[in-house]
Amino acid sequence: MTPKDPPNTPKAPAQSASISIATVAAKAGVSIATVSRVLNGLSSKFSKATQTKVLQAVDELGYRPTVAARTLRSGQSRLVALLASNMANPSMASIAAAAEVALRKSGYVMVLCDTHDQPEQQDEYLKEMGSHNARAVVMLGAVDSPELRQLAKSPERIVFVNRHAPVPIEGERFVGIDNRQAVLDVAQWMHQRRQSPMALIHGDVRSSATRERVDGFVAACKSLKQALPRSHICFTPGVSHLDIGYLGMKQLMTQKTPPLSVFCTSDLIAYGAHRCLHELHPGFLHLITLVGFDHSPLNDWIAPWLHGIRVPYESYGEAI
Amino acid sequence: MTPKDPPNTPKAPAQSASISIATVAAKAGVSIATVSRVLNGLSSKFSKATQTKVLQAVDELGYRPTVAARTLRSGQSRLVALLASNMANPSMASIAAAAEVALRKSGYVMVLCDTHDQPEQQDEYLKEMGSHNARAVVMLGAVDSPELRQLAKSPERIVFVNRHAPVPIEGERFVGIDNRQAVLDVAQWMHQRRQSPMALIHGDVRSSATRERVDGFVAACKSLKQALPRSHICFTPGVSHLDIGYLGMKQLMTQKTPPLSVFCTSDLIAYGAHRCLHELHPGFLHLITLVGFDHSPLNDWIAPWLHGIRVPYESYGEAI
DNA sequence: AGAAATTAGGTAATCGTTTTCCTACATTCT
DNA sequence: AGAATGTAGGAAAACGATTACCTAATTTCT
Repeated sequence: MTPKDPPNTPKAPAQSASISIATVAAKAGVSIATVSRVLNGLSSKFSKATQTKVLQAVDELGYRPTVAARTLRSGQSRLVALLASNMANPSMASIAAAAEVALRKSGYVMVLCDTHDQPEQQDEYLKEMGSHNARAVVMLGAVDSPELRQLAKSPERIVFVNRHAPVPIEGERFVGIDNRQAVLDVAQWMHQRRQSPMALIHGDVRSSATRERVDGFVAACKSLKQALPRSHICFTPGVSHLDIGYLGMKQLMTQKTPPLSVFCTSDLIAYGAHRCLHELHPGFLHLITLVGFDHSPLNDWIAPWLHGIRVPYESYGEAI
Repeated sequence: MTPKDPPNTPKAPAQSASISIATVAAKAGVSIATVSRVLNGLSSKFSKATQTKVLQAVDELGYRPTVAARTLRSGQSRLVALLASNMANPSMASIAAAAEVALRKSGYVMVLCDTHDQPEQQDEYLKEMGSHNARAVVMLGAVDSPELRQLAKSPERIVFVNRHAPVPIEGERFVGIDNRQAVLDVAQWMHQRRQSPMALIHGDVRSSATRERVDGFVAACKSLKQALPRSHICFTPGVSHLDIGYLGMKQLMTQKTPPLSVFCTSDLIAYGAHRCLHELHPGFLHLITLVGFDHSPLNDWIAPWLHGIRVPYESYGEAI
């Protein structure tokens, strides 16, 4: 309005110079507030005509609201953090990918963090996300940590996937399959094929998912009257599931009666077991049935020998 | 100070009530500005004693600056976006993991986005990251798109990994191996083992990495006087590299003289080729040498049959 | 027709930082 | 001793959005 053009009136903004909501407002000939209202769909606060004007200005300028400002003012961001315990695991990667697609569809932005299953790193990330005003946190394999307990007080902002919360949380959001039912199916299938003796190689039982699978499998065997001697239940601490599988299988093969079918609580463990057979006992490769758990899509391609539970990770995204 | 305690004086802030820089300043008995200076290390602007006071207050309150406010004011965030063309590819996942670790070490936060090799999604993400004031963008397999060209004008904020920029950029930041040298090694290795005839299955040549590998391999064969007939160079469009490998191998096996060694421009293609042999020509499984490219750490475990170039993805993180 | 309610939109406060001034005081130089 | 130069730290203006509050103008109700 002032023809004197005080220095703060950017008449013709340089192409890529910051175009703020003020620029749009000026172009559309309305106030800043109105622009904001149109953009946020606060209806019955503006007329159709104004809306058109504003939207057109936005379009012409290619305006996008600055996330930082919006976040600062409203205290809410569209960031969702996904804390994965180990991205080297392809099944985690596929969950992450699925979650990313689903979240994006809902207008969120996913931040991926790898905690390497270490409480300190998990805490560091949780704090970081706190100061980012993250809308929610998806824990893909949580470990116990102080910050997690703190966050657990607002359970609606935290989702646990696959592995339950390490501390009891009332109102816990959980996404995952029924491990007990699944391993029951596995046990029955193995039982029917009469591939005794059976064995079990499992991972660290501090993970609730692993625990459920182990307990469930043992219980299922018992109810099926299927022998599963203590010596055929194997856990060797290793640096990765691959190692655990390799070492577990190696140990099983030292038994008097090596197993004919082996259930592994994860695909990676099964990979390890397979490698062990391949390298040390190639003759048994076709005799021993390996059963895994997860079934990443790659399996069909690179591990056709592997049987297993298919976990519908693709569908997790939606649920989250 | 005011004993009347007007409602805006949070005397004993409820545990998780927002503790801002003002809270810290009050507790330390200094001004907001000083706290900010101490936290940002603006030395010679405060005394040792003040520093101690402030840091202690920060520690006691467990204060963390609000990212949004900082970003808004300074126009810089610690966000780095990684746009990957396909997260289902394990080698991408391992690059992403490596990058995440390295960036975190430098105090950055990585945002992972999967563009599915589609220009529209890539653009959408690039815009999104623009409005997040992302410090930099790492393109792990870029495709051409309007927004990318726009961004290319400030080449210091964009890093290309593996695949070169689809448009020429002066001052391009690139991280990757020397594809031509690598495929030369491959060709020599195959040539020495005298596993003729040789063949090549490759992916979409719109990717600069693929193109370099294909061209390099063909050139290497020529210079080694190693026959590589046109009919043994295969590309079948497929939905994934796995498909491409499968279909490519299938086609090769219809030739009069099936190859004895096959170079695949990616591990996934090799997986596909392997499956094809496994399913359709099991007799050839041990006769044909497959050579891949990437060598994800999983290969040792699940694809011991695969030879190939190891790409040191772990070291990419640092470089980025 | 006058009161009440709704609609349309402007003004300005606010979010939590960083950063530019500015003011004292203490030190060093001539 | 007076001037010049640091040094330490406070007050307040940004940053770019959202939103509570307010004012007119219109519509609806009685």
